[in-house]
Amino acid sequence: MSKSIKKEFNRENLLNQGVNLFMNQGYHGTGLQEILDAVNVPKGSFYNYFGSKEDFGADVIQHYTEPFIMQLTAHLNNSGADALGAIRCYFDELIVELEKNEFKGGCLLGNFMGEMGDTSEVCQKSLQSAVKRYRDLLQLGLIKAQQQGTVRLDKSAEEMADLLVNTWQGALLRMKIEKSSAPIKQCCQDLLGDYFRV
Amino acid sequence: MSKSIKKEFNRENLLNQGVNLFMNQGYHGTGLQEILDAVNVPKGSFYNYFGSKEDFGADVIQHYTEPFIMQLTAHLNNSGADALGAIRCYFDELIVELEKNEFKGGCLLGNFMGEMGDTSEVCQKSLQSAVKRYRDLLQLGLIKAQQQGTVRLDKSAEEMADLLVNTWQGALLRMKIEKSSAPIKQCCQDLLGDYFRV
DNA sequence: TAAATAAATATGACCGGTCGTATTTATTTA
DNA sequence: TAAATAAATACGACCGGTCATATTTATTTA
Repeated sequence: MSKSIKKEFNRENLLNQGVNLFMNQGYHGTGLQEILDAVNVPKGSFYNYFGSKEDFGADVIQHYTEPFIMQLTAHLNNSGADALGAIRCYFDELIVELEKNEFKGGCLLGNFMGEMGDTSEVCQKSLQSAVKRYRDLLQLGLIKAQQQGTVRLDKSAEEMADLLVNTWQGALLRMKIEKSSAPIKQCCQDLLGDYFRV
Repeated sequence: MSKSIKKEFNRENLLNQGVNLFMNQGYHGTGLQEILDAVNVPKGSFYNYFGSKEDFGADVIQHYTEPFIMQLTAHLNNSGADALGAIRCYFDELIVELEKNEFKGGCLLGNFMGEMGDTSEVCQKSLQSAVKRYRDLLQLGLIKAQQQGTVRLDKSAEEMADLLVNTWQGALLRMKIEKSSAPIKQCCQDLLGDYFRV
Protein backbone atom coordinates (compact mmCIF):
# COMPACT_ATOMS: atom_id res chain seq x y z
CA MET A 1 0.00 0.00 0.00
CA SER A 2 1.42 3.36 -1.00
CA LYS A 3 2.16 5.87 1.67
CA SER A 4 -0.30 8.51 0.57
CA ILE A 5 -3.08 5.96 0.39
CA LYS A 6 -2.23 4.64 3.81
CA LYS A 7 -2.25 8.17 5.10
CA GLU A 8 -5.80 8.67 3.88
CA PHE A 9 -6.70 5.27 5.31
CA ASN A 10 -5.33 6.18 8.72
CA ARG A 11 -6.99 9.56 8.68
CA GLU A 12 -10.33 7.99 7.87
CA ASN A 13 -9.94 5.38 10.59
CA LEU A 14 -9.01 7.99 13.14
CA LEU A 15 -12.08 10.02 12.26
CA ASN A 16 -14.34 6.98 12.48
CA GLN A 17 -13.02 5.96 15.86
CA GLY A 18 -13.14 9.57 16.96
CA VAL A 19 -16.85 9.63 16.18
CA ASN A 20 -17.44 6.41 18.13
CA LEU A 21 -15.45 7.28 21.21
CA PHE A 22 -16.32 10.97 21.40
CA MET A 23 -20.00 10.16 21.06
CA ASN A 24 -19.94 7.63 23.88
CA GLN A 25 -17.46 9.21 26.26
CA GLY A 26 -17.43 12.85 25.34
CA TYR A 27 -14.56 15.02 24.19
CA HIS A 28 -12.70 15.48 27.47
CA GLY A 29 -13.60 11.96 28.53
CA THR A 30 -11.71 10.48 25.60
CA GLY A 31 -7.94 10.54 25.37
CA LEU A 32 -6.05 10.57 22.11
CA GLN A 33 -4.27 7.40 23.17
CA GLU A 34 -7.53 5.51 23.27
CA ILE A 35 -8.39 6.55 19.73
CA LEU A 36 -4.90 5.81 18.45
CA ASP A 37 -4.86 2.36 20.03
CA ALA A 38 -8.19 1.53 18.43
CA VAL A 39 -6.80 2.14 14.93
CA ASN A 40 -3.20 1.09 15.55
CA VAL A 41 -1.64 4.42 14.83
CA PRO A 42 1.36 5.44 16.91
CA LYS A 43 0.94 8.36 19.21
CA GLY A 44 3.70 10.31 17.55
CA SER A 45 1.92 10.11 14.22
CA PHE A 46 -1.24 11.84 15.29
CA TYR A 47 0.08 15.31 14.60
CA ASN A 48 0.94 14.33 11.07
CA TYR A 49 -2.76 13.96 10.42
CA PHE A 50 -4.29 16.68 12.58
CA GLY A 51 -3.07 19.93 14.05
CA SER A 52 -4.35 19.30 17.54
CA LYS A 53 -7.00 17.43 19.47
CA GLU A 54 -9.28 20.42 19.10
CA ASP A 55 -8.82 20.55 15.32
CA PHE A 56 -9.42 16.83 15.23
CA GLY A 57 -12.66 17.35 17.16
CA ALA A 58 -13.82 19.89 14.61
CA ASP A 59 -13.08 17.46 11.78
CA VAL A 60 -14.85 14.64 13.60
CA ILE A 61 -17.96 16.82 13.79
CA GLN A 62 -18.03 17.21 10.02
CA HIS A 63 -17.21 13.56 9.44
CA TYR A 64 -20.06 12.54 11.72
CA THR A 65 -22.58 14.76 10.00
CA GLU A 66 -21.97 13.63 6.44
CA PRO A 67 -23.89 10.33 6.50
CA PHE A 68 -26.96 11.94 8.04
CA ILE A 69 -27.08 14.55 5.33
CA MET A 70 -26.74 11.80 2.72
CA GLN A 71 -29.43 9.65 4.27
CA LEU A 72 -31.95 12.47 4.57
CA THR A 73 -31.16 13.70 1.09
CA ALA A 74 -31.80 10.25 -0.31
CA HIS A 75 -35.18 10.06 1.39
CA LEU A 76 -36.20 13.46 0.12
CA ASN A 77 -35.12 12.63 -3.43
CA ASN A 78 -37.12 9.40 -3.46
CA SER A 79 -40.13 10.82 -1.71
CA GLY A 80 -42.20 11.69 -4.76
CA ALA A 81 -45.29 13.52 -3.63
CA ASP A 82 -44.83 12.95 0.07
CA ALA A 83 -41.92 14.95 1.46
CA LEU A 84 -43.39 14.89 4.96
CA GLY A 85 -43.56 11.11 4.78
CA ALA A 86 -39.92 11.04 3.71
CA ILE A 87 -38.90 13.08 6.74
CA ARG A 88 -40.91 10.84 9.05
CA CYS A 89 -39.39 7.79 7.41
CA TYR A 90 -35.92 9.20 7.87
CA PHE A 91 -36.45 9.78 11.58
CA ASP A 92 -37.98 6.34 11.95
CA GLU A 93 -34.75 4.91 10.62
CA LEU A 94 -32.79 6.94 13.14
CA ILE A 95 -34.99 5.62 15.93
CA VAL A 96 -34.40 2.04 14.84
CA GLU A 97 -30.67 2.68 14.88
CA LEU A 98 -30.79 4.29 18.32
CA GLU A 99 -32.80 1.37 19.69
CA LYS A 100 -30.24 -0.99 18.23
CA ASN A 101 -27.55 0.85 20.19
CA GLU A 102 -29.63 0.64 23.34
CA PHE A 103 -29.89 4.43 23.49
CA LYS A 104 -26.21 4.91 24.08
CA GLY A 105 -24.39 7.88 22.62
CA GLY A 106 -27.27 9.79 21.14
CA CYS A 107 -26.09 12.53 18.81
CA LEU A 108 -22.52 13.74 18.67
CA LEU A 109 -23.65 17.23 17.72
CA GLY A 110 -25.90 17.55 20.74
CA ASN A 111 -23.32 16.14 23.12
CA PHE A 112 -20.60 18.41 21.79
CA MET A 113 -22.83 21.48 21.85
CA GLY A 114 -23.38 20.88 25.54
CA GLU A 115 -19.79 20.05 26.37
CA MET A 116 -17.82 22.44 24.19
CA GLY A 117 -20.32 24.60 22.32
CA ASP A 118 -19.27 27.70 24.18
CA THR A 119 -15.67 26.93 25.14
CA SER A 120 -13.88 25.78 21.98
CA GLU A 121 -14.16 28.32 19.22
CA VAL A 122 -12.92 25.89 16.58
CA CYS A 123 -15.53 23.28 17.48
CA GLN A 124 -18.22 25.91 17.86
CA LYS A 125 -17.66 26.98 14.26
CA SER A 126 -17.77 23.39 13.11
CA LEU A 127 -20.95 22.74 15.08
CA GLN A 128 -22.57 25.84 13.64
CA SER A 129 -21.91 24.76 10.09
CA ALA A 130 -22.96 21.15 10.69
CA VAL A 131 -26.22 22.10 12.37
CA LYS A 132 -26.94 24.70 9.72
CA ARG A 133 -26.46 22.20 6.90
CA TYR A 134 -28.80 19.81 8.66
CA ARG A 135 -31.40 22.42 9.47
CA ASP A 136 -31.35 23.78 5.93
CA LEU A 137 -31.94 20.35 4.51
CA LEU A 138 -34.91 19.75 6.79
CA GLN A 139 -36.20 23.16 5.85
CA LEU A 140 -36.01 22.21 2.19
CA GLY A 141 -38.05 19.09 2.88
CA LEU A 142 -40.63 21.04 4.83
CA ILE A 143 -40.97 23.59 2.03
CA LYS A 144 -41.61 20.75 -0.36
CA ALA A 145 -44.22 19.36 2.02
CA GLN A 146 -45.84 22.77 2.28
CA GLN A 147 -46.10 22.92 -1.51
CA GLN A 148 -47.60 19.44 -1.47
CA GLY A 149 -50.20 20.59 1.02
CA THR A 150 -49.26 18.27 3.89
CA VAL A 151 -47.64 20.88 6.11
CA ARG A 152 -49.16 24.11 7.38
CA LEU A 153 -48.28 27.35 5.63
CA ASP A 154 -48.83 29.76 8.48
CA LYS A 155 -45.47 28.90 10.03
CA SER A 156 -42.23 29.29 8.13
CA ALA A 157 -40.39 26.13 7.15
CA GLU A 158 -37.28 27.57 8.74
CA GLU A 159 -38.98 27.99 12.09
CA MET A 160 -40.35 24.47 11.96
CA ALA A 161 -37.01 23.01 10.93
CA ASP A 162 -35.33 24.74 13.86
CA LEU A 163 -37.99 23.53 16.24
CA LEU A 164 -37.64 20.00 14.94
CA VAL A 165 -33.86 19.99 15.27
CA ASN A 166 -33.97 21.42 18.77
CA THR A 167 -36.73 19.19 20.09
CA TRP A 168 -35.02 16.17 18.59
CA GLN A 169 -31.79 17.06 20.39
CA GLY A 170 -33.57 17.53 23.68
CA ALA A 171 -35.46 14.28 23.23
CA LEU A 172 -32.17 12.48 22.60
CA LEU A 173 -30.85 13.72 25.93
CA ARG A 174 -33.95 12.41 27.68
CA MET A 175 -33.61 9.13 25.82
CA LYS A 176 -30.10 8.70 27.17
CA ILE A 177 -31.03 8.97 30.83
CA GLU A 178 -34.39 7.20 30.53
CA LYS A 179 -32.97 4.42 28.37
CA SER A 180 -36.13 4.56 26.32
CA SER A 181 -37.14 5.57 22.82
CA ALA A 182 -40.35 7.12 24.10
CA PRO A 183 -39.00 10.71 24.09
CA ILE A 184 -37.75 10.61 20.50
CA LYS A 185 -40.91 8.88 19.28
CA GLN A 186 -43.00 11.48 21.00
CA CYS A 187 -40.93 14.22 19.40
CA CYS A 188 -41.75 12.90 15.95
CA GLN A 189 -45.40 12.32 16.75
CA ASP A 190 -45.96 15.73 18.34
CA LEU A 191 -44.24 17.73 15.63
CA LEU A 192 -44.35 15.78 12.38
CA GLY A 193 -47.58 13.99 13.19
CA ASP A 194 -49.48 16.88 14.70
CA TYR A 195 -48.11 20.39 15.10
CA PHE A 196 -46.71 20.79 11.60
CA ARG A 197 -49.70 19.21 9.85
CA VAL A 198 -52.23 21.32 8.03
CA MET B 1 -16.41 29.10 63.78
CA SER B 2 -17.22 25.60 65.03
CA LYS B 3 -15.98 22.64 63.11
CA SER B 4 -19.34 21.23 62.16
CA ILE B 5 -20.51 24.60 60.92
CA LYS B 6 -17.38 25.08 58.89
CA LYS B 7 -17.88 21.65 57.42
CA GLU B 8 -21.34 22.59 56.20
CA PHE B 9 -19.95 25.88 54.94
CA ASN B 10 -17.23 24.14 52.95
CA ARG B 11 -19.63 21.57 51.57
CA GLU B 12 -21.97 24.28 50.37
CA ASN B 13 -19.15 26.25 48.80
CA LEU B 14 -17.86 23.18 47.03
CA LEU B 15 -21.30 22.46 45.62
CA ASN B 16 -21.75 26.05 44.45
CA GLN B 17 -18.39 26.13 42.72
CA GLY B 18 -19.07 22.67 41.32
CA VAL B 19 -22.22 24.00 39.69
CA ASN B 20 -20.36 26.95 38.19
CA LEU B 21 -17.37 25.09 36.86
CA PHE B 22 -19.15 21.93 35.72
CA MET B 23 -21.74 23.99 33.89
CA ASN B 24 -19.12 25.99 32.00
CA GLN B 25 -16.42 23.39 31.43
CA GLY B 26 -18.22 20.09 31.72
CA TYR B 27 -17.58 17.22 34.10
CA HIS B 28 -14.45 15.78 32.57
CA GLY B 29 -13.25 19.23 31.63
CA THR B 30 -13.14 20.31 35.25
CA GLY B 31 -10.56 18.97 37.69
CA LEU B 32 -11.17 18.66 41.40
CA GLN B 33 -8.18 20.86 42.06
CA GLU B 34 -9.78 23.73 40.23
CA ILE B 35 -12.90 23.50 42.37
CA LEU B 36 -10.91 23.09 45.57
CA ASP B 37 -8.70 26.09 44.80
CA ALA B 38 -11.77 28.22 44.16
CA VAL B 39 -13.12 27.59 47.66
CA ASN B 40 -9.79 27.19 49.47
CA VAL B 41 -10.32 23.63 50.57
CA PRO B 42 -7.32 21.28 50.63
CA LYS B 43 -7.28 18.31 48.34
CA GLY B 44 -7.26 15.79 51.15
CA SER B 45 -10.36 17.32 52.70
CA PHE B 46 -12.52 16.75 49.66
CA TYR B 47 -13.05 13.12 50.52
CA ASN B 48 -14.33 14.06 53.95
CA TYR B 49 -17.23 15.74 52.21
CA PHE B 50 -17.86 13.51 49.23
CA GLY B 51 -17.14 9.90 48.40
CA SER B 52 -15.72 10.53 44.95
CA LYS B 53 -15.82 12.97 42.08
CA GLU B 54 -18.72 11.01 40.65
CA ASP B 55 -20.72 11.16 43.88
CA PHE B 56 -19.93 14.84 44.05
CA GLY B 57 -21.28 15.22 40.53
CA ALA B 58 -24.53 13.58 41.53
CA ASP B 59 -24.87 15.93 44.49
CA VAL B 60 -24.07 18.94 42.33
CA ILE B 61 -26.94 17.96 40.05
CA GLN B 62 -29.41 18.07 42.94
CA HIS B 63 -27.90 21.26 44.32
CA TYR B 64 -28.24 22.91 40.91
CA THR B 65 -31.85 21.91 40.49
CA GLU B 66 -33.18 23.19 43.81
CA PRO B 67 -33.38 26.92 42.99
CA PHE B 68 -35.22 26.27 39.73
CA ILE B 69 -37.84 24.20 41.48
CA MET B 70 -38.23 26.97 44.06
CA GLN B 71 -38.50 29.69 41.46
CA LEU B 72 -41.09 27.90 39.37
CA THR B 73 -43.06 26.89 42.46
CA ALA B 74 -43.18 30.50 43.58
CA HIS B 75 -44.52 31.62 40.21
CA LEU B 76 -47.20 28.96 40.19
CA ASN B 77 -48.28 29.78 43.73
CA ASN B 78 -48.64 33.48 42.94
CA SER B 79 -50.24 32.96 39.57
CA GLY B 80 -53.88 33.22 40.61
CA ALA B 81 -56.05 32.46 37.63
CA ASP B 82 -53.26 32.36 35.06
CA ALA B 83 -51.01 29.33 35.48
CA LEU B 84 -49.94 29.49 31.85
CA GLY B 85 -48.89 33.09 32.34
CA ALA B 86 -46.89 32.03 35.39
CA ILE B 87 -45.01 29.43 33.39
CA ARG B 88 -44.28 31.92 30.62
CA CYS B 89 -43.16 34.44 33.20
CA TYR B 90 -40.85 31.89 34.76
CA PHE B 91 -39.20 31.09 31.45
CA ASP B 92 -38.91 34.77 30.63
CA GLU B 93 -36.91 35.16 33.81
CA LEU B 94 -34.64 32.31 32.77
CA ILE B 95 -34.10 33.95 29.40
CA VAL B 96 -33.10 37.23 31.05
CA GLU B 97 -30.62 35.35 33.20
CA LEU B 98 -29.16 33.49 30.22
CA GLU B 99 -28.79 36.72 28.27
CA LYS B 100 -27.03 38.21 31.26
CA ASN B 101 -24.53 35.33 31.11
CA GLU B 102 -24.04 35.90 27.41
CA PHE B 103 -25.43 32.42 26.65
CA LYS B 104 -22.60 30.65 28.38
CA GLY B 105 -23.18 27.41 30.27
CA GLY B 106 -26.80 26.80 29.45
CA CYS B 107 -28.29 24.13 31.69
CA LEU B 108 -26.21 21.80 33.81
CA LEU B 109 -28.80 19.06 33.46
CA GLY B 110 -28.72 19.15 29.68
CA ASN B 111 -24.95 19.32 29.53
CA PHE B 112 -24.56 16.42 31.95
CA MET B 113 -27.18 14.31 30.18
CA GLY B 114 -25.16 14.61 27.01
CA GLU B 115 -21.77 14.07 28.62
CA MET B 116 -22.49 11.42 31.26
CA GLY B 117 -26.17 10.49 30.96
CA ASP B 118 -25.33 7.01 29.74
CA THR B 119 -21.89 6.39 31.26
CA SER B 120 -22.12 7.23 34.96
CA GLU B 121 -24.86 5.27 36.67
CA VAL B 122 -24.72 7.44 39.79
CA CYS B 123 -25.16 10.65 37.82
CA GLN B 124 -27.78 9.07 35.58
CA LYS B 125 -29.92 8.33 38.63
CA SER B 126 -29.46 11.84 39.92
CA LEU B 127 -30.34 13.30 36.52
CA GLN B 128 -33.44 11.13 36.29
CA SER B 129 -34.73 12.33 39.62
CA ALA B 130 -33.88 15.99 38.96
CA VAL B 131 -35.54 16.01 35.55
CA LYS B 132 -38.56 14.16 36.90
CA ARG B 133 -39.08 16.68 39.69
CA TYR B 134 -38.86 19.49 37.19
CA ARG B 135 -41.14 17.83 34.67
CA ASP B 136 -43.71 16.97 37.33
CA LEU B 137 -43.83 20.56 38.50
CA LEU B 138 -44.38 21.84 34.97
CA GLN B 139 -47.05 19.21 34.51
CA LEU B 140 -48.80 20.48 37.64
CA GLY B 141 -48.79 24.00 36.22
CA LEU B 142 -50.14 22.82 32.90
CA ILE B 143 -52.95 20.88 34.59
CA LYS B 144 -53.88 24.04 36.43
CA ALA B 145 -53.84 25.93 33.13
CA GLN B 146 -56.03 23.28 31.56
CA GLN B 147 -58.55 23.68 34.35
CA GLN B 148 -58.42 27.42 33.83
CA GLY B 149 -59.17 26.94 30.16
CA THR B 150 -55.99 28.44 28.74
CA VAL B 151 -54.36 25.19 27.66
CA ARG B 152 -55.77 22.54 25.34
CA LEU B 153 -57.32 19.43 26.88
CA ASP B 154 -56.80 16.99 24.01
CA LYS B 155 -53.16 16.50 24.92
CA SER B 156 -52.10 15.28 28.33
CA ALA B 157 -50.31 17.71 30.60
CA GLU B 158 -47.59 15.13 31.06
CA GLU B 159 -46.92 14.91 27.33
CA MET B 160 -46.81 18.66 27.02
CA ALA B 161 -44.52 19.01 30.05
CA ASP B 162 -42.12 16.49 28.54
CA LEU B 163 -42.17 18.25 25.19
CA LEU B 164 -41.52 21.58 26.86
CA VAL B 165 -38.60 20.24 28.88
CA ASN B 166 -37.04 18.54 25.88
CA THR B 167 -37.47 21.40 23.45
CA TRP B 168 -36.11 23.82 26.03
CA GLN B 169 -33.02 21.68 26.45
CA GLY B 170 -32.46 21.43 22.72
CA ALA B 171 -32.98 25.15 22.32
CA LEU B 172 -30.38 25.80 25.02
CA LEU B 173 -27.85 23.79 23.04
CA ARG B 174 -28.57 25.87 19.95
CA MET B 175 -28.34 29.02 22.03
CA LYS B 176 -24.84 28.07 23.13
CA ILE B 177 -23.40 27.71 19.65
CA GLU B 178 -25.41 30.53 18.06
CA LYS B 179 -24.71 32.89 20.97
CA SER B 180 -28.28 34.08 20.65
CA SER B 181 -31.46 33.91 22.68
CA ALA B 182 -33.53 33.40 19.55
CA PRO B 183 -33.81 29.61 19.95
CA ILE B 184 -35.03 29.70 23.54
CA LYS B 185 -37.43 32.53 22.80
CA GLN B 186 -38.81 30.61 19.86
CA CYS B 187 -39.21 27.54 22.04
CA CYS B 188 -41.44 29.47 24.42
CA GLN B 189 -43.39 31.15 21.66
CA ASP B 190 -43.99 27.97 19.66
CA LEU B 191 -45.07 25.85 22.60
CA LEU B 192 -46.45 28.10 25.32
CA GLY B 193 -47.67 30.76 22.92
CA ASP B 194 -49.12 28.52 20.26
CA TYR B 195 -49.08 24.73 20.34
CA PHE B 196 -50.31 24.32 23.91
CA ARG B 197 -53.01 27.01 23.64
CA VAL B 198 -56.64 26.12 23.31
C1' DT C 1 -15.34 19.22 87.74
C1' DA C 2 -10.73 17.77 85.77
C1' DA C 3 -8.12 14.60 83.45
C1' DA C 4 -7.77 10.85 80.34
C1' DT C 5 -9.21 8.55 76.52
C1' DA C 6 -11.66 7.80 72.29
C1' DA C 7 -13.63 9.26 68.14
C1' DA C 8 -14.09 12.28 64.38
C1' DT C 9 -12.36 15.46 61.18
C1' DA C 10 -8.60 18.08 58.56
C1' DT C 11 -4.57 18.09 56.09
C1' DG C 12 -0.92 18.11 52.49
C1' DA C 13 2.50 15.24 50.63
C1' DC C 14 2.33 11.70 47.47
C1' DC C 15 0.62 7.61 44.48
C1' DG C 16 0.54 5.53 39.71
C1' DG C 17 -1.37 6.93 35.40
C1' DT C 18 -2.70 9.67 31.65
C1' DC C 19 -3.03 14.02 29.38
C1' DG C 20 -1.80 16.72 24.93
C1' DT C 21 2.16 18.08 22.64
C1' DA C 22 7.26 18.86 21.17
C1' DT C 23 11.38 17.05 19.80
C1' DT C 24 14.20 13.69 17.88
C1' DT C 25 15.09 9.86 15.08
C1' DA C 26 13.94 6.73 11.23
C1' DT C 27 11.95 5.85 6.95
C1' DT C 28 10.11 6.78 2.59
C1' DT C 29 9.67 9.38 -1.62
C1' DA C 30 11.32 12.36 -5.37
C1' DT D 1 21.15 12.73 -1.93
C1' DA D 2 17.53 16.23 -0.36
C1' DA D 3 13.01 16.89 1.17
C1' DA D 4 9.03 15.14 3.19
C1' DT D 5 6.62 12.24 6.06
C1' DA D 6 6.10 8.75 9.81
C1' DA D 7 7.26 6.95 14.07
C1' DA D 8 9.47 6.65 18.54
C1' DT D 9 10.49 8.81 22.53
C1' DA D 10 10.39 12.40 25.96
C1' DC D 11 8.19 15.95 28.41
C1' DG D 12 6.02 18.55 32.19
C1' DA D 13 1.49 19.21 33.77
C1' DC D 14 -2.27 17.36 35.62
C1' DC D 15 -5.62 13.61 36.78
C1' DG D 16 -8.54 11.31 40.68
C1' DG D 17 -7.53 9.22 44.77
C1' DT D 18 -4.84 7.47 49.14
C1' DC D 19 -2.81 7.65 53.51
C1' DA D 20 -0.31 8.62 57.78
C1' DT D 21 -0.41 12.10 60.76
C1' DA D 22 -2.12 16.28 63.21
C1' DT D 23 -5.69 18.54 65.23
C1' DT D 24 -10.11 19.19 67.08
C1' DT D 25 -14.34 17.52 69.35
C1' DA D 26 -16.85 14.06 72.18
C1' DT D 27 -17.04 10.74 75.70
C1' DT D 28 -15.61 8.42 79.68
C1' DT D 29 -13.41 8.01 84.02
C1' DA D 30 -11.80 9.55 88.60
